[in-house]
Amino acid sequence: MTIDRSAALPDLDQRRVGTSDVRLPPSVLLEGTSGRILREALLLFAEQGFHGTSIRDLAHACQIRSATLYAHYPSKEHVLAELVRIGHEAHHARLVGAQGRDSVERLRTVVREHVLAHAEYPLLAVVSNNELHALSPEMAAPAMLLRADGRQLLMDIINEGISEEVFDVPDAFLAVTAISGMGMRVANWYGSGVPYSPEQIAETYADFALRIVGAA
Amino acid sequence: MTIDRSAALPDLDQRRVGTSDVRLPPSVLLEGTSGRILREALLLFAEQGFHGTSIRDLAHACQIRSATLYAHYPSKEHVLAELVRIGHEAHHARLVGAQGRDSVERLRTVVREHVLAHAEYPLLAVVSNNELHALSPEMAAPAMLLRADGRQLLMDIINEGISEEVFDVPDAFLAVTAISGMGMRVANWYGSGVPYSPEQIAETYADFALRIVGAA
DNA sequence: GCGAGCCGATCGATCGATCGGTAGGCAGGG
DNA sequence: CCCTGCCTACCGATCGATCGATCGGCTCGC
Repeated sequence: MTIDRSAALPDLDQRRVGTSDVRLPPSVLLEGTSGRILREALLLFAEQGFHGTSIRDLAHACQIRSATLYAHYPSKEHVLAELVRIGHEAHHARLVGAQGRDSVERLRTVVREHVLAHAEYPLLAVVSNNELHALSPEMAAPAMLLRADGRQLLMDIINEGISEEVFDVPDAFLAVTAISGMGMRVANWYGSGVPYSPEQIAETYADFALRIVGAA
Repeated sequence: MTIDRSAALPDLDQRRVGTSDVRLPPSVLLEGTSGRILREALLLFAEQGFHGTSIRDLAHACQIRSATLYAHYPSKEHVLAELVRIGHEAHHARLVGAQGRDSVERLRTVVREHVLAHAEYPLLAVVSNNELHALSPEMAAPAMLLRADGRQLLMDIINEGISEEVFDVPDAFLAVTAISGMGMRVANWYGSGVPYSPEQIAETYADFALRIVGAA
Protein backbone atom coordinates (compact mmCIF):
# COMPACT_ATOMS: atom_id res chain seq x y z
CA MET A 1 0.00 0.00 0.00
CA THR A 2 1.37 3.38 -0.95
CA ILE A 3 0.38 6.75 0.34
CA ASP A 4 -0.88 9.33 -2.13
CA ARG A 5 1.34 12.12 -0.93
CA SER A 6 0.40 14.48 -3.70
CA ALA A 7 -3.02 14.67 -2.14
CA ALA A 8 -1.64 15.01 1.36
CA LEU A 9 0.37 18.10 0.44
CA PRO A 10 -1.65 20.76 -1.35
CA ASP A 11 0.32 22.70 -3.92
CA LEU A 12 1.06 26.17 -2.70
CA ASP A 13 1.54 28.83 -5.28
CA GLN A 14 3.68 31.83 -5.88
CA ARG A 15 1.36 34.29 -4.20
CA ARG A 16 2.01 35.85 -0.85
CA VAL A 17 -1.40 34.78 0.45
CA GLY A 18 -3.55 31.71 -0.04
CA THR A 19 -6.83 33.56 -0.37
CA SER A 20 -8.40 36.59 -1.98
CA ASP A 21 -11.22 36.72 0.53
CA VAL A 22 -11.25 40.34 1.69
CA ARG A 23 -12.19 40.44 5.34
CA LEU A 24 -11.73 42.99 8.09
CA PRO A 25 -12.55 42.74 11.81
CA PRO A 26 -16.21 43.52 12.63
CA SER A 27 -15.15 46.59 14.60
CA VAL A 28 -14.10 48.31 11.39
CA LEU A 29 -16.62 50.45 9.58
CA LEU A 30 -16.75 49.39 5.96
CA GLU A 31 -19.53 51.60 4.65
CA GLY A 32 -19.05 54.25 2.02
CA THR A 33 -16.17 54.98 -0.25
CA SER A 34 -13.59 55.14 2.57
CA GLY A 35 -14.44 51.58 3.52
CA ARG A 36 -14.33 50.47 -0.08
CA ILE A 37 -10.86 51.95 -0.47
CA LEU A 38 -9.69 50.15 2.64
CA ARG A 39 -11.02 46.81 1.43
CA GLU A 40 -9.55 47.08 -2.05
CA ALA A 41 -6.22 48.29 -0.65
CA LEU A 42 -6.16 45.29 1.67
CA LEU A 43 -6.32 42.92 -1.28
CA LEU A 44 -3.91 44.82 -3.51
CA PHE A 45 -1.30 45.52 -0.84
CA ALA A 46 -1.40 41.89 0.26
CA GLU A 47 -1.01 40.50 -3.24
CA GLN A 48 1.28 43.02 -4.91
CA GLY A 49 2.80 44.88 -1.99
CA PHE A 50 2.59 48.58 -1.15
CA HIS A 51 5.15 49.72 -3.71
CA GLY A 52 3.74 47.32 -6.28
CA THR A 53 0.33 48.97 -6.08
CA SER A 54 -0.21 52.36 -7.68
CA ILE A 55 -2.75 54.97 -6.71
CA ARG A 56 -4.42 54.30 -10.05
CA ASP A 57 -4.53 50.53 -9.43
CA LEU A 58 -6.29 51.19 -6.16
CA ALA A 59 -8.67 53.76 -7.62
CA HIS A 60 -9.56 51.46 -10.51
CA ALA A 61 -10.35 48.62 -8.12
CA CYS A 62 -12.65 50.99 -6.21
CA GLN A 63 -14.26 52.18 -9.48
CA ILE A 64 -13.36 55.78 -8.71
CA ARG A 65 -10.75 58.23 -10.12
CA SER A 66 -7.42 58.61 -8.44
CA ALA A 67 -8.18 62.20 -7.38
CA THR A 68 -11.11 60.98 -5.29
CA LEU A 69 -8.79 58.91 -3.13
CA TYR A 70 -7.35 62.09 -1.70
CA ALA A 71 -10.78 63.19 -0.51
CA HIS A 72 -10.67 60.22 1.88
CA TYR A 73 -6.98 59.73 2.73
CA PRO A 74 -4.14 62.27 2.67
CA SER A 75 -1.77 59.86 0.90
CA LYS A 76 -1.25 56.28 -0.13
CA GLU A 77 0.90 55.78 2.94
CA HIS A 78 -2.02 56.78 5.18
CA VAL A 79 -4.14 54.00 3.68
CA LEU A 80 -1.44 51.48 4.52
CA ALA A 81 -1.03 52.98 7.99
CA GLU A 82 -4.73 52.53 8.64
CA LEU A 83 -4.63 48.87 7.60
CA VAL A 84 -1.54 48.27 9.71
CA ARG A 85 -3.22 49.94 12.67
CA ILE A 86 -6.35 47.83 12.32
CA GLY A 87 -4.34 44.66 11.97
CA HIS A 88 -2.09 45.25 14.95
CA GLU A 89 -4.88 46.46 17.22
CA ALA A 90 -7.07 43.48 16.39
CA HIS A 91 -4.21 41.04 16.90
CA HIS A 92 -3.08 42.65 20.13
CA ALA A 93 -6.62 42.78 21.53
CA ARG A 94 -6.98 39.05 20.94
CA LEU A 95 -3.73 38.29 22.74
CA VAL A 96 -4.63 40.48 25.71
CA GLY A 97 -8.12 38.98 25.85
CA ALA A 98 -6.76 35.44 26.11
CA GLN A 99 -7.33 34.05 29.59
CA GLY A 100 -6.29 30.92 31.44
CA ARG A 101 -6.23 29.47 34.94
CA ASP A 102 -2.55 28.47 34.81
CA SER A 103 0.53 28.78 32.63
CA VAL A 104 -0.49 25.88 30.43
CA GLU A 105 -3.96 27.23 29.78
CA ARG A 106 -2.68 30.77 29.26
CA LEU A 107 -0.17 29.62 26.68
CA ARG A 108 -2.79 27.52 24.96
CA THR A 109 -5.31 30.34 24.65
CA VAL A 110 -2.73 32.94 23.64
CA VAL A 111 -1.36 30.76 20.86
CA ARG A 112 -4.88 29.89 19.79
CA GLU A 113 -5.78 33.57 19.47
CA HIS A 114 -2.48 34.34 17.76
CA VAL A 115 -3.08 31.68 15.14
CA LEU A 116 -6.78 32.47 14.76
CA ALA A 117 -5.95 36.09 14.00
CA HIS A 118 -3.65 34.97 11.18
CA ALA A 119 -6.01 32.32 9.79
CA GLU A 120 -9.21 34.34 9.91
CA TYR A 121 -7.66 37.53 8.53
CA PRO A 122 -4.78 36.36 6.34
CA LEU A 123 -4.73 39.41 4.09
CA LEU A 124 -4.66 41.77 7.03
CA ALA A 125 -1.89 39.77 8.69
CA VAL A 126 0.23 39.70 5.54
CA VAL A 127 -0.10 43.44 5.07
CA SER A 128 0.62 44.10 8.75
CA ASN A 129 3.68 41.88 8.79
CA ASN A 130 5.16 42.29 5.32
CA GLU A 131 4.44 45.92 4.48
CA LEU A 132 5.30 47.47 7.83
CA HIS A 133 8.71 48.41 6.45
CA ALA A 134 7.10 50.65 3.83
CA LEU A 135 5.78 52.99 6.52
CA SER A 136 7.81 55.92 7.82
CA PRO A 137 9.16 55.25 11.33
CA GLU A 138 6.67 57.70 12.82
CA MET A 139 3.68 55.99 11.25
CA ALA A 140 4.99 52.55 12.16
CA ALA A 141 5.69 53.45 15.79
CA PRO A 142 2.26 52.57 17.25
CA ALA A 143 2.36 49.14 15.62
CA MET A 144 5.87 48.55 16.91
CA LEU A 145 4.70 49.18 20.45
CA LEU A 146 1.89 46.64 20.07
CA ARG A 147 4.31 44.11 18.61
CA ALA A 148 6.74 44.52 21.50
CA ASP A 149 3.92 44.18 24.00
CA GLY A 150 2.62 41.03 22.34
CA ARG A 151 6.05 39.43 22.37
CA GLN A 152 6.48 40.35 26.02
CA LEU A 153 3.10 38.84 26.83
CA LEU A 154 4.16 35.51 25.36
CA MET A 155 7.57 35.76 27.00
CA ASP A 156 6.00 36.35 30.41
CA ILE A 157 3.81 33.28 30.13
CA ILE A 158 6.77 31.11 29.20
CA ASN A 159 8.96 32.53 31.96
CA GLU A 160 6.13 31.94 34.40
CA GLY A 161 5.80 28.32 33.34
CA ILE A 162 9.53 27.84 33.62
CA SER A 163 9.76 29.31 37.12
CA GLU A 164 6.85 27.11 38.18
CA GLU A 165 8.69 24.14 36.66
CA VAL A 166 5.63 23.38 34.56
CA PHE A 167 7.52 24.09 31.34
CA ASP A 168 10.78 22.49 30.35
CA VAL A 169 12.32 24.35 27.45
CA PRO A 170 15.98 24.81 26.49
CA ASP A 171 15.61 28.52 25.72
CA ALA A 172 12.70 30.85 26.44
CA PHE A 173 13.55 33.45 23.80
CA LEU A 174 13.88 30.90 21.03
CA ALA A 175 10.61 29.34 22.14
CA VAL A 176 8.96 32.75 21.71
CA THR A 177 10.39 33.20 18.23
CA ALA A 178 9.44 29.67 17.18
CA ILE A 179 5.88 29.82 18.50
CA SER A 180 5.12 33.29 17.19
CA GLY A 181 6.90 32.58 13.91
CA MET A 182 5.00 29.41 13.05
CA GLY A 183 1.73 31.22 13.76
CA MET A 184 2.60 34.20 11.61
CA ARG A 185 3.38 32.02 8.62
CA VAL A 186 -0.16 30.63 8.67
CA ALA A 187 -1.33 33.83 7.00
CA ASN A 188 0.85 33.05 3.99
CA TRP A 189 -0.58 29.62 3.16
CA TYR A 190 -4.04 29.40 4.68
CA GLY A 191 -6.78 29.73 2.10
CA SER A 192 -9.68 28.10 0.39
CA GLY A 193 -7.62 25.16 -0.85
CA VAL A 194 -6.63 24.07 2.64
CA PRO A 195 -8.97 21.48 4.21
CA TYR A 196 -8.79 22.85 7.75
CA SER A 197 -10.84 25.36 9.65
CA PRO A 198 -9.03 28.20 11.43
CA GLU A 199 -10.11 26.62 14.71
CA GLN A 200 -8.54 23.29 13.80
CA ILE A 201 -5.25 24.96 12.91
CA ALA A 202 -5.30 27.10 16.04
CA GLU A 203 -6.00 24.11 18.26
CA THR A 204 -3.24 22.02 16.71
CA TYR A 205 -0.71 24.86 16.79
CA ALA A 206 -1.55 25.50 20.46
CA ASP A 207 -0.79 21.85 21.07
CA PHE A 208 2.51 22.26 19.17
CA ALA A 209 3.36 25.28 21.34
CA LEU A 210 2.79 23.28 24.52
CA ARG A 211 5.01 20.54 23.13
CA ILE A 212 7.74 23.08 22.34
CA VAL A 213 7.79 24.34 25.91
CA GLY A 214 7.70 20.77 27.21
CA ALA A 215 4.29 20.92 28.82
CA ALA A 216 2.52 18.22 26.85
CA MET B 1 13.93 39.24 42.70
CA THR B 2 12.69 40.47 39.37
CA ILE B 3 13.74 39.41 35.94
CA ASP B 4 15.06 42.04 33.59
CA ARG B 5 12.86 41.12 30.71
CA SER B 6 13.87 44.06 28.55
CA ALA B 7 17.26 42.40 28.26
CA ALA B 8 15.76 38.98 27.73
CA LEU B 9 13.73 40.16 24.74
CA PRO B 10 15.77 42.18 22.26
CA ASP B 11 13.78 44.92 20.61
CA LEU B 12 13.07 44.05 17.05
CA ASP B 13 12.63 46.87 14.63
CA GLN B 14 10.53 47.77 11.70
CA ARG B 15 12.87 46.29 9.12
CA ARG B 16 12.21 43.12 7.23
CA VAL B 17 15.59 41.70 8.21
CA GLY B 18 17.72 41.88 11.33
CA THR B 19 21.01 42.35 9.54
CA SER B 20 22.65 44.21 6.68
CA ASP B 21 25.41 41.67 6.33
CA VAL B 22 25.48 40.87 2.62
CA ARG B 23 26.39 37.25 2.18
CA LEU B 24 25.93 34.75 -0.62
CA PRO B 25 26.69 31.01 -0.71
CA PRO B 26 30.35 30.23 -1.55
CA SER B 27 29.27 28.59 -4.78
CA VAL B 28 28.29 31.95 -6.21
CA LEU B 29 30.84 33.94 -8.15
CA LEU B 30 31.00 37.44 -6.72
CA GLU B 31 33.82 38.91 -8.78
CA GLY B 32 33.42 41.80 -11.15
CA THR B 33 30.56 44.17 -11.68
CA SER B 34 27.97 41.40 -12.14
CA GLY B 35 28.76 40.09 -8.68
CA ARG B 36 28.68 43.55 -7.22
CA ILE B 37 25.23 44.15 -8.69
CA LEU B 38 24.00 40.88 -7.23
CA ARG B 39 25.30 41.73 -3.77
CA GLU B 40 23.89 45.25 -3.70
CA ALA B 41 20.56 44.02 -5.08
CA LEU B 42 20.44 41.42 -2.32
CA LEU B 43 20.60 44.12 0.32
CA LEU B 44 18.23 46.56 -1.37
CA PHE B 45 15.61 43.98 -2.37
CA ALA B 46 15.66 42.54 1.16
CA GLU B 47 15.28 45.90 2.88
CA GLN B 48 13.03 47.82 0.50
CA GLY B 49 11.50 45.12 -1.65
CA PHE B 50 11.75 44.65 -5.41
CA HIS B 51 9.21 47.32 -6.33
CA GLY B 52 10.62 49.64 -3.68
CA THR B 53 14.05 49.55 -5.30
CA SER B 54 14.66 51.48 -8.52
CA ILE B 55 17.22 50.76 -11.18
CA ARG B 56 18.92 53.98 -10.15
CA ASP B 57 18.97 52.99 -6.48
CA LEU B 58 20.70 49.78 -7.43
CA ALA B 59 23.14 51.47 -9.82
CA HIS B 60 24.03 54.09 -7.23
CA ALA B 61 24.75 51.42 -4.63
CA CYS B 62 27.07 49.74 -7.13
CA GLN B 63 28.72 53.07 -7.99
CA ILE B 64 27.86 52.68 -11.64
CA ARG B 65 25.31 54.37 -13.96
CA SER B 66 21.96 52.78 -14.55
CA ALA B 67 22.76 52.08 -18.22
CA THR B 68 25.64 49.83 -17.19
CA LEU B 69 23.27 47.50 -15.37
CA TYR B 70 21.86 46.42 -18.70
CA ALA B 71 25.29 45.31 -19.86
CA HIS B 72 25.11 42.62 -17.17
CA TYR B 73 21.41 41.77 -16.79
CA PRO B 74 18.60 42.12 -19.33
CA SER B 75 16.21 43.65 -16.78
CA LYS B 76 15.67 44.33 -13.11
CA GLU B 77 13.49 41.24 -12.95
CA HIS B 78 16.38 39.09 -14.15
CA VAL B 79 18.49 40.27 -11.20
CA LEU B 80 15.75 39.23 -8.80
CA ALA B 81 15.32 35.92 -10.63
CA GLU B 82 19.01 35.19 -10.21
CA LEU B 83 18.88 35.87 -6.47
CA VAL B 84 15.76 33.75 -6.11
CA ARG B 85 17.43 30.95 -8.04
CA ILE B 86 20.56 31.06 -5.87
CA GLY B 87 18.52 31.14 -2.68
CA HIS B 88 16.26 28.25 -3.59
CA GLU B 89 19.03 26.07 -4.98
CA ALA B 90 21.21 26.59 -1.92
CA HIS B 91 18.32 25.88 0.44
CA HIS B 92 17.18 22.82 -1.48
CA ALA B 93 20.71 21.43 -1.70
CA ARG B 94 21.06 21.67 2.06
CA LEU B 95 17.78 19.81 2.62
CA VAL B 96 18.68 17.06 0.18
CA GLY B 97 22.15 16.75 1.70
CA ALA B 98 20.76 16.17 5.17
CA GLN B 99 21.29 12.57 6.22
CA GLY B 100 20.25 10.45 9.18
CA ARG B 101 20.11 6.84 10.28
CA ASP B 102 16.46 6.90 11.29
CA SER B 103 13.39 9.15 11.14
CA VAL B 104 14.42 11.05 14.25
CA GLU B 105 17.90 11.81 12.97
CA ARG B 106 16.64 12.65 9.51
CA LEU B 107 14.14 15.14 10.89
CA ARG B 108 16.77 16.62 13.16
CA THR B 109 19.29 17.17 10.38
CA VAL B 110 16.75 18.45 7.88
CA VAL B 111 15.38 21.02 10.30
CA ARG B 112 18.91 21.97 11.28
CA GLU B 113 19.83 22.63 7.66
CA HIS B 114 16.55 24.41 7.02
CA VAL B 115 17.14 26.79 9.93
CA LEU B 116 20.84 27.20 9.20
CA ALA B 117 20.05 28.30 5.66
CA HIS B 118 17.76 31.02 7.01
CA ALA B 119 20.11 32.14 9.82
CA GLU B 120 23.33 32.17 7.81
CA TYR B 121 21.80 33.86 4.75
CA PRO B 122 18.92 35.95 6.10
CA LEU B 123 18.93 38.49 3.29
CA LEU B 124 18.86 35.77 0.67
CA ALA B 125 16.07 33.96 2.46
CA VAL B 126 13.96 37.10 2.81
CA VAL B 127 14.33 37.93 -0.87
CA SER B 128 13.58 34.33 -1.88
CA ASN B 129 10.50 34.11 0.30
CA ASN B 130 9.05 37.61 0.21
CA GLU B 131 9.82 38.77 -3.32
CA LEU B 132 8.93 35.61 -5.18
CA HIS B 133 5.55 37.10 -6.03
CA ALA B 134 7.21 39.90 -7.99
CA LEU B 135 8.52 37.44 -10.57
CA SER B 136 6.52 36.44 -13.61
CA PRO B 137 5.13 32.91 -13.29
CA GLU B 138 7.63 31.62 -15.86
CA MET B 139 10.62 32.99 -13.98
CA ALA B 140 9.26 31.78 -10.64
CA ALA B 141 8.53 28.26 -11.88
CA PRO B 142 11.94 26.67 -11.10
CA ALA B 143 11.84 27.99 -7.56
CA MET B 144 8.30 26.69 -7.12
CA LEU B 145 9.46 23.20 -8.05
CA LEU B 146 12.25 23.31 -5.48
CA ARG B 147 9.83 24.56 -2.83
CA ALA B 148 7.38 21.75 -3.52
CA ASP B 149 10.17 19.20 -3.40
CA GLY B 150 11.47 20.52 -0.11
CA ARG B 151 8.03 20.38 1.47
CA GLN B 152 7.58 16.84 0.23
CA LEU B 153 10.93 15.85 1.66
CA LEU B 154 9.87 17.01 5.11
CA MET B 155 6.44 15.44 4.69
CA ASP B 156 8.00 12.09 3.80
CA ILE B 157 10.17 12.06 6.90
CA ILE B 158 7.20 12.81 9.13
CA ASN B 159 5.01 10.21 7.44
CA GLU B 160 7.82 7.72 7.81
CA GLY B 161 8.13 8.43 11.52
CA ILE B 162 4.39 8.12 11.95
CA SER B 163 4.15 4.79 10.15
CA GLU B 164 7.04 3.49 12.28
CA GLU B 165 5.19 4.76 15.34
CA VAL B 166 8.26 6.76 16.33
CA PHE B 167 6.37 10.02 15.90
CA ASP B 168 3.11 10.89 17.56
CA VAL B 169 1.61 13.96 15.96
CA PRO B 170 -2.04 15.00 15.58
CA ASP B 171 -1.63 16.11 11.95
CA ALA B 172 1.29 15.58 9.59
CA PHE B 173 0.49 18.47 7.24
CA LEU B 174 0.15 20.99 10.04
CA ALA B 175 3.39 19.71 11.52
CA VAL B 176 5.07 20.43 8.17
CA THR B 177 3.68 23.96 8.02
CA ALA B 178 4.61 24.67 11.64
CA ILE B 179 8.15 23.34 11.40
CA SER B 180 8.96 24.95 8.08
CA GLY B 181 7.19 28.16 9.09
CA MET B 182 9.07 28.72 12.31
CA GLY B 183 12.35 28.14 10.49
CA MET B 184 11.51 30.57 7.70
CA ARG B 185 10.73 33.35 10.14
CA VAL B 186 14.26 33.13 11.55
CA ALA B 187 15.47 35.09 8.53
CA ASN B 188 13.30 38.04 9.58
CA TRP B 189 14.72 38.54 13.07
CA TYR B 190 18.16 36.97 13.18
CA GLY B 191 20.94 39.56 13.11
CA SER B 192 23.85 41.07 14.90
CA GLY B 193 21.78 42.07 17.93
CA VAL B 194 20.75 38.51 18.69
CA PRO B 195 23.04 36.67 21.13
CA TYR B 196 22.84 33.27 19.44
CA SER B 197 24.90 31.59 16.78
CA PRO B 198 23.10 30.11 13.78
CA GLU B 199 24.13 26.68 15.05
CA GLN B 200 22.55 27.28 18.44
CA ILE B 201 19.29 28.36 16.84
CA ALA B 202 19.33 25.44 14.42
CA GLU B 203 19.99 22.95 17.18
CA THR B 204 17.23 24.33 19.39
CA TYR B 205 14.73 24.53 16.55
CA ALA B 206 15.55 20.94 15.56
CA ASP B 207 14.73 19.99 19.14
CA PHE B 208 11.47 21.94 18.89
CA ALA B 209 10.61 20.07 15.69
CA LEU B 210 11.14 16.71 17.38
CA ARG B 211 8.91 17.86 20.23
CA ILE B 212 6.22 18.91 17.75
CA VAL B 213 6.15 15.46 16.16
CA GLY B 214 6.19 13.84 19.59
CA ALA B 215 9.62 12.21 19.29
CA ALA B 216 11.36 13.94 22.18
C1' DG C 1 42.68 49.12 -34.31
C1' DC C 2 39.58 46.29 -32.02
C1' DG C 3 36.60 44.45 -28.57
C1' DA C 4 34.87 44.87 -23.72
C1' DG C 5 33.03 47.71 -20.36
C1' DC C 6 31.06 51.79 -19.18
C1' DC C 7 28.38 56.18 -19.59
C1' DG C 8 25.59 60.68 -21.00
C1' DA C 9 21.49 61.63 -22.91
C1' DT C 10 17.13 60.52 -23.60
C1' DC C 11 12.93 57.71 -24.69
C1' DG C 12 7.74 57.10 -23.55
C1' DA C 13 5.25 55.68 -19.63
C1' DT C 14 3.85 56.00 -15.17
C1' DC C 15 4.39 57.67 -10.55
C1' DG C 16 2.03 60.32 -6.29
C1' DA C 17 -0.28 64.32 -5.69
C1' DT C 18 -2.88 68.88 -6.60
C1' DC C 19 -6.10 72.04 -8.54
C1' DG C 20 -10.41 74.25 -10.02
C1' DG C 21 -14.69 72.99 -11.04
C1' DT C 22 -19.16 70.17 -11.38
C1' DA C 23 -23.29 67.42 -10.00
C1' DG C 24 -26.71 66.48 -6.67
C1' DG C 25 -29.10 66.42 -2.25
C1' DC C 26 -30.94 69.16 1.35
C1' DA C 27 -32.35 73.25 4.28
C1' DG C 28 -34.68 77.51 4.73
C1' DG C 29 -37.09 81.74 2.93
C1' DG C 30 -40.54 83.50 0.13
C1' DC D 1 -44.71 75.09 -4.33
C1' DC D 2 -40.23 77.04 -6.27
C1' DC D 3 -35.91 79.33 -5.69
C1' DT D 4 -31.60 80.08 -3.62
C1' DG D 5 -27.44 78.90 -1.30
C1' DC D 6 -24.49 75.63 0.47
C1' DC D 7 -22.10 71.42 1.39
C1' DT D 8 -20.55 66.86 0.33
C1' DA D 9 -18.67 63.84 -2.96
C1' DC D 10 -16.55 63.32 -6.99
C1' DC D 11 -13.82 64.10 -11.35
C1' DG D 12 -10.89 65.95 -15.63
C1' DA D 13 -6.76 67.85 -16.38
C1' DT D 14 -2.37 68.33 -15.20
C1' DC D 15 1.78 69.07 -12.23
C1' DG D 16 6.96 67.83 -11.68
C1' DA D 17 9.37 63.74 -10.65
C1' DT D 18 10.69 59.33 -11.40
C1' DC D 19 10.15 54.89 -13.54
C1' DG D 20 12.50 50.91 -16.58
C1' DA D 21 14.87 50.69 -20.58
C1' DT D 22 17.58 52.05 -24.98
C1' DC D 23 21.01 54.11 -27.90
C1' DG D 24 25.29 55.89 -29.80
C1' DG D 25 29.59 56.94 -28.46
C1' DC D 26 33.67 57.12 -25.39
C1' DT D 27 37.81 55.04 -23.18
C1' DC D 28 40.56 51.84 -22.05
C1' DG D 29 43.90 47.40 -22.32
C1' DC D 30 45.71 44.36 -25.40
